[in-house]
Amino acid sequence: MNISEAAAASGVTAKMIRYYESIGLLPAARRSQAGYRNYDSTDVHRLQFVRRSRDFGFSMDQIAALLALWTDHSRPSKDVKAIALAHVAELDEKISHLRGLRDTLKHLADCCHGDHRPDCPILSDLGKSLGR
Amino acid sequence: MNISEAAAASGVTAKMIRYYESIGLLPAARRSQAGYRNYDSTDVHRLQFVRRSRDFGFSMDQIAALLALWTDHSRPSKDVKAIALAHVAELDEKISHLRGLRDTLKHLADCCHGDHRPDCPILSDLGKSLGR
DNA sequence: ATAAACCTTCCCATCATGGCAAGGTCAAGA
DNA sequence: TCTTGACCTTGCCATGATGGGAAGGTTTAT
Repeated sequence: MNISEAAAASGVTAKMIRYYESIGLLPAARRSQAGYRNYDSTDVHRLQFVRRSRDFGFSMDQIAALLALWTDHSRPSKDVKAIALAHVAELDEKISHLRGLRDTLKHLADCCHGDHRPDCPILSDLGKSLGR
Repeated sequence: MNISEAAAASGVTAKMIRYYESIGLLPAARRSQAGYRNYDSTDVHRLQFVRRSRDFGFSMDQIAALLALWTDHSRPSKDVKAIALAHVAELDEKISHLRGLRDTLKHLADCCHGDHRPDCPILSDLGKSLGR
């Protein structure tokens, strides 16, 4: 299987496959005599794993760790769970931060007439300095 | 006021002030004879506005639009409200996306023993392809 | 006068991704 | 067999917002 077939089968672009290889996330691919990269179904499976991990929002570092654990069939599940829970915590933090912004902004928008008049609490608020 | 004083007063780094000027978000600063940028309190106020807008998570494009409206004292408040509500919608989308990820991942983690045994639903799930 | 602390511009790096160009390779059709 | 188009390779440039640093000029205080 050449790189574009592996890309199509895994959902990771050829460009990204080469990139992942270059940063050491993936092992160097076997090459044909002409230097073309060759992939098999195991490689594609690994690419799918990476892609799905990206979809979950894991960082590259986390993915590297998960990939190592995935490959090691004797790993203790608590190691995996720790990474997953750490990511859940990161997501919780991000979510509550965004929700705070969203609620503040929604409140300001609700207080804005939203008509032809120029008075606008949104702009007033943005113009305020933060303390000091 | 030179650039580092303006930076300290506004909370925007000198580096970023120059960058914002270079991309046209801010008007070119007045210069001293030696070429030093000079700022006054109006400029600092504008910088604070930009900074606060960034804190709210507005994109640079949105900030440019808000800045123009902020400067135009006769703008209709509905224009501002429209930008704010668009951003609220973006935030809502981002939040629900993250919450979906978070819940799925949390569920997987809850199903994982988290002990010395290697069986792990998290890794099993990550290894699954998405349909196809 | 000299040194420290500024300022200026310009270049490089990030991170994951895409695009493009130059050159080599392979497969199918004339 | 030769050509052509579709692939492959590497390498460079760009993104967007930010930081770091170098080289060189200015200001200010001692």
